[in-house]
Amino acid sequence: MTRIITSEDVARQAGVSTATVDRVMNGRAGVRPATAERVLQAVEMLGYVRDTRASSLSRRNKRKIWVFLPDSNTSFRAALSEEIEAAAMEFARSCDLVDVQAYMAFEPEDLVRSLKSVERDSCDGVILVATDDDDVRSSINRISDMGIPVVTLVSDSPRAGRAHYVGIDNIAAGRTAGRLMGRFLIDDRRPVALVCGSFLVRDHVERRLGFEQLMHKDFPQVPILPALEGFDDPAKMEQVVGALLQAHPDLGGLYSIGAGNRGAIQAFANTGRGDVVFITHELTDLSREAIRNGIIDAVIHQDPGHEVRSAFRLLQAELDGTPIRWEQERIRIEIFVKDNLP
Amino acid sequence: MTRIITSEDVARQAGVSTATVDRVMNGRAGVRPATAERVLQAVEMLGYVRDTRASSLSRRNKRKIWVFLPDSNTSFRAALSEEIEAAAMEFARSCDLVDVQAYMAFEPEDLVRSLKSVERDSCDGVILVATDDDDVRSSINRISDMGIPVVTLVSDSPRAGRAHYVGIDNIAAGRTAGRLMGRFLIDDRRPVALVCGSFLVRDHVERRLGFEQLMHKDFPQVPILPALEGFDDPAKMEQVVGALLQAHPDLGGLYSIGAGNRGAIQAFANTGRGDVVFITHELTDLSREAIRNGIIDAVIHQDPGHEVRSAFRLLQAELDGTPIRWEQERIRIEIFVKDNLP
DNA sequence: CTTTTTCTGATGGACGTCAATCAAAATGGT
DNA sequence: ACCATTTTGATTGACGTCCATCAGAAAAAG
Repeated sequence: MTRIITSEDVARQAGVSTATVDRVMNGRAGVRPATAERVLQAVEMLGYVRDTRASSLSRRNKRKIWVFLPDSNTSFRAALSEEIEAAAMEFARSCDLVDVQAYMAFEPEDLVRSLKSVERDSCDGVILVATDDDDVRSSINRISDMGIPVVTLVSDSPRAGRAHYVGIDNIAAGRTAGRLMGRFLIDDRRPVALVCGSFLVRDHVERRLGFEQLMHKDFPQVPILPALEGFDDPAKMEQVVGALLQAHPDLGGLYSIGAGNRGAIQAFANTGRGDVVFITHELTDLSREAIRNGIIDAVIHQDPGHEVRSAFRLLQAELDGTPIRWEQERIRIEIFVKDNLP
Repeated sequence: MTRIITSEDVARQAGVSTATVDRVMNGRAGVRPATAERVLQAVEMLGYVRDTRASSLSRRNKRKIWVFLPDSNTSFRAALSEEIEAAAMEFARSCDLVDVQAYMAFEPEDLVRSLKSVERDSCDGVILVATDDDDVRSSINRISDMGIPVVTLVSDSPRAGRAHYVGIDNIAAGRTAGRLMGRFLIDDRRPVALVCGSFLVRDHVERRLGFEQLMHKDFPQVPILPALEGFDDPAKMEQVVGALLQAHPDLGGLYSIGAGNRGAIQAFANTGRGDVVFITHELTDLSREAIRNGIIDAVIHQDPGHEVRSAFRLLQAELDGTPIRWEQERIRIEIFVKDNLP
């Protein structure tokens, strides 16, 4: 096959030494702009890609990655933690997972406070579950401006200067749930309810928006009940969903946007209402069991393992200046029914 | 963090030299079984994992990978080819994609003939789209027995001694299609049809089995029409599906198990029968378009990119003796509707 | 035209593994 | 105890990049 191009080839092509090529490739100081440009051109011309194996092998000190997660108590959050641990093993040769900090969910100030400790010399990259908040945004920008790449995970801070967002489009996820709801319903005169975790969390708002938009457009005859709040809490959920089932004996479907579904499942089990189309988010041991025995009809899922690995890869690519394989990094909105459970 | 363990540590622990450790790790001759055992124990005890970066960097000659694909003319097959090319780039540093050979689809003898050329010194690993056939099986066994790992892709030869199968469970895929069909149907007295590529291809048989099983069990009132054959050919498909639509004005749904859906879509477009629930396999430009404008209601998909990368990774893991991250390699049965298209 | 500062080249030692060599030691058979 | 045969140790040079050092060259400043 074609010979592999090394930094030596680039040096020869650019008429400089390998030391200079290295300085340019790693953005180290002491190279005149004109010379750097020549090197970059040679890279371009020869199609040089630096060998990440050799690179990470020779690199003196490992990348220090900081991770910030909300302290919520959901299965999905637990799965995230596990996957981060697994990824830390997988990337152990090139990265040091310095710190996985838990910040108080729903309290941006706490995240902001945590992010304050991020400094250039103790941190090479940040992964965080963000919120769409002005203060969080400026914290991210501060870190980004120091030249530390930031990747948002699961939940974005869209207008911040993060390098990438790894997660699903929540409006599309809501629409997907709506589509399934509309088509799974057996009687389109029976009303449909939806329960958020919170009306203030961006992700939930987006999912709700997508769901309601789609229902109004494609299944306009189906009555949509006013949205409820379950605060991602099983006890609260059981209460809210229990009351809902009682108040609406003709309920046709329920879309649960957030967490705490243990409570919702319990409420269904208590009343034995198997005819209600129940759609939730995130596949967990619990929702898997509920889907098996017919309580849940479909789960909209995002793969936390994929997301975490993707976040690490993107961070690495950013730090290495390596091209990104987008096909591999796109997080899918997965649909699970009883029969395609992994 | 914890210090990284090198082959030197293992050598010290086992009381041998690094040369011997290397011989053991790479299965080279010239080590007494007792000594090899000591080394393996040291590896176990210290939890040594060989650094694949350094390993593949230092390896003198790249792995020679052979790939065998059917010569079918479907979009999915084209996607596979593309992804193989992409993967060849991605793994170029450690693998040489020696040859992508096309064998005549539906003709096992031709595949067997091609596989004959696989020899120890010109090949380190094989990826192939297999068929469940006695001769193919023994060909695979012959290669396996030479110590060359074989990975089957998309379609398996289950009883052969292949190292891994990368693909979906087609029975489950059929069940999934059945579930969606049953729930999407608006009137369960209208009959449902299914069209295979061929009654003889194992994958199609399995999907059909899963579909029919589930329909009989969970939607027993829905009449199932006798299965049809479309030979993965657009022209034939258009004819078959056209005739079907004409013969059954009350048709409720169609499950297309194989390829050639261009023809089926055309037939639907010709008759303007938007009320028929149409479920197909594999997301392509065509099916994406058809799902957008409402002809197709759901697509059961397997990600060819994921599959190909997975095949390469598994082959490498096999050759490196490296542990496999199963969570990452599991191929999902994906469901796409209008709203969660990637 | 010096002096200072900023760039650049040359070099060499990592990183962890592979693979080849040659010599030394252990083993087995007689 | 001898020789032939395995098995092992010690050493060495890749692989491609990083990074530090030092000396020398070019550019900027005086």
